Amino acid sequence: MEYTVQQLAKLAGITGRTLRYYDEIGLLKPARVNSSGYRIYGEKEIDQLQQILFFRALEVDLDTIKKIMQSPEFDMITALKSHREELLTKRRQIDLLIENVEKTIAMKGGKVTMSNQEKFSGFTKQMIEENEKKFGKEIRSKYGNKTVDKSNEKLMGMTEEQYLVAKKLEEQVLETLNEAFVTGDPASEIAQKAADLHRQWLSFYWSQYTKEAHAGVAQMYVADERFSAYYEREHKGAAKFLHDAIMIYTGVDK
Amino acid sequence: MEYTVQQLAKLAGITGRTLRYYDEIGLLKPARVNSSGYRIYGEKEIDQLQQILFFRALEVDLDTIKKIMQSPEFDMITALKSHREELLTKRRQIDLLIENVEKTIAMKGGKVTMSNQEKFSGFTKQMIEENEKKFGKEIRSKYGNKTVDKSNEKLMGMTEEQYLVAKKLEEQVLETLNEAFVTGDPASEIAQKAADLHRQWLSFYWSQYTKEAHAGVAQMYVADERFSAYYEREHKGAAKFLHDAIMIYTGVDK
DNA sequence: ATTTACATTAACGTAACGTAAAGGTGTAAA
DNA sequence: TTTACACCTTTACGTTACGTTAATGTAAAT
Repeated sequence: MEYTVQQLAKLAGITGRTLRYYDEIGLLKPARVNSSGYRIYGEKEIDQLQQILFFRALEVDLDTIKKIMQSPEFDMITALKSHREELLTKRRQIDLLIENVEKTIAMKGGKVTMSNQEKFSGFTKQMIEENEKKFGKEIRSKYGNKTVDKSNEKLMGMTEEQYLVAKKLEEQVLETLNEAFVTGDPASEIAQKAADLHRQWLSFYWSQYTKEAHAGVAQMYVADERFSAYYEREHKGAAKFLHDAIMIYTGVDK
Repeated sequence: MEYTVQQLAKLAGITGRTLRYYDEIGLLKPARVNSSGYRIYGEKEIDQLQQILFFRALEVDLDTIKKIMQSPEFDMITALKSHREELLTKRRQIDLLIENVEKTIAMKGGKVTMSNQEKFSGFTKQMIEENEKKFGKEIRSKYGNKTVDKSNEKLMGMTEEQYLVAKKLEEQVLETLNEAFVTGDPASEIAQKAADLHRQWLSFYWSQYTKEAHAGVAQMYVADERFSAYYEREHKGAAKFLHDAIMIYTGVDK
């Protein structure tokens, strides 16, 4: 049995364009070309196409498929295994994305019914995320990927116990901050203690502490009202105060 | 503080090209352009860029980001929700892809020029695979994806040492089975020990042990001659014997 | 004979940049 | 002051796997 482009296309559930493209890139050539220039495919080509579509379904790129098809068993297994790794990585990424999207939805949507606690915890993760964006690359090049990954693992995989400790620290930051605020001096000992507690707390979410990043977070506290609101429940201006204290603490001016 | 393209790019961990592109498509315009045509960005642009990168990390396409940024709260939630749906669909697809890739790996693994050892290891994978097919779905819903992934990772990512231990267990299963076979009683202590060793061995490949799965494997030993052949090298009927022992061991009747 | 359905090649469009190429600008060292 | 060198600019083609016209030829059905 012989097939023309459309026939084979219909058979395989693809378009004619795809077949012409595969011909063009030398992935699947027709058995012959008739006198009118029509591409004619035979049984052998059907089998090949099936193989191609199989790999394509696995999201293997056409170039790789070509190589695989041209020399079968040419380390197909290794190729598939690494492809599998890619897929697993991809899924982990998607899992993270879903988590983040849901987090964002929750923050945007459930404005009312969320406790400040929960809100902040959500913000924290977002904050870490954005910090990662800002400083991630630097740190990656400085300390290697492992450090950063570990940090992310830490963030995402905190145990219940760790989480409780972090929450405790969070409270202490707030307490100390409020206590320090009344002194009015961000360089005061108690204010610096607040900054230090804040560093400890941050380190819980971010294993690779840097002054710059810490200062960056502080910047966000004044810039972003979602954060400032959290710190200013007791005293208006507390977020700015914490910011100033952290700036002194880190010694980062700018 | 003002930044030129490279400076901001470095800060944000992207390339200058990206910033120029964002300018080109009107996603992020510089604060101003100096007399030499240099793009100059300010603090406000940094914040905007952070927002952009946040959405980009969520794999939202730039066009959508643009719309979101241009009219904040423009049904951001709905947009995010549908984006979440997309992600979920994508994950399901990837799950299927992974499943198929693994199936293919397993099938290709048990092919031609392999030693018996290697063959068996190939069969093992296929077996695990088929188990996964049979019980995977249940387990996924019961224990979530993470458990199953861990199991697969375990299977594919065993260390050399682990592999040796597994091989040792494999031998012991065979030894004990042969020893038990002569008693003729699959309920005997030694036969049950064989079943237990088999469970241990299986657990090496499958971190989430369940009686049902174990029984399923046993079923395969009698149904599939590739497996039975392995166990019956010494005694004919040994595969059936192991099957019976495992059935008693697991308490799964049927 | 005409319509319909199919075939062909050529060529532009897609998304989000990467990567030259060709040339201007800023600044620090020789 | 010259020179080196890093950085800036715009222009424009390359990337993937086709989709989508466009312009035109061919086979089959009415």
